[in-house]
Amino acid sequence: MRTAPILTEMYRTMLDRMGPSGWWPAKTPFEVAVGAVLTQNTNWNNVSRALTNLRKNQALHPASLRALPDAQLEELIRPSGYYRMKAKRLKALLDFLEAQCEPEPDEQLSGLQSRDWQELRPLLLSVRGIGPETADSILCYALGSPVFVVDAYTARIMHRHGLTPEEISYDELQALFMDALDPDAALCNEFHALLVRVGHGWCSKREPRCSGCPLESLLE
DNA sequence: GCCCAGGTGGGTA
DNA sequence: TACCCACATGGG
Repeated sequence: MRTAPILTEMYRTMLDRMGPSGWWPAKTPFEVAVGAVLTQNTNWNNVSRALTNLRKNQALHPASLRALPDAQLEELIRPSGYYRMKAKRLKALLDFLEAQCEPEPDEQLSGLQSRDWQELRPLLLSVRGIGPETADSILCYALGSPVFVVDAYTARIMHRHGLTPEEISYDELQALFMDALDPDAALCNEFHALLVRVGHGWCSKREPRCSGCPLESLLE
């Protein structure tokens, strides 16, 4: 199946109907990385509460986040769910950043910005609690790498359009997009952002009909 | 009360 | 490899 023209059409349709997304919703690359961990299997509304708590406590910087006692970090991110686990994952992320950035990481993640994403990706994946979606979100949205992020919405939208089986691996789905699209960071960024907005608005599990979806006309 | 949400890792066969 | 499960809060 030649999916490249279909994906291009999906992208044009979403962009025309919805306009650019201006993603990721964060002030700094470090905040993107923190949000990427917090949003694992979690509604963004809950993540937003946790990020607000961290911001109020000046903790959205690598050094200040590191300085938080575990119990306090857990309490601040509690609204995002899985808070004990995510506190550990955030500390593991800090361990990684501190090891990779000399002399120390800043909120711009300056120490990573010049690195090749193909070199960084396996390093990120080796961090406990950072899987493919979290790693790719950091690469794409914090570091501006031409990496397409796959998520539950991507899989659901593609399946409902009959383009992929319901059960498909992360790597297979990602390859489908990255083989079809130009290796363009802005395109990867916007395409995934649009899919999440469509997923959030129309293509949910609760609404199996997708009525009113900008992509409705592309079905069949 | 039940289902769902922008995953990930550990255990078992 | 292929399942199954724990992790947890807030909204519909």
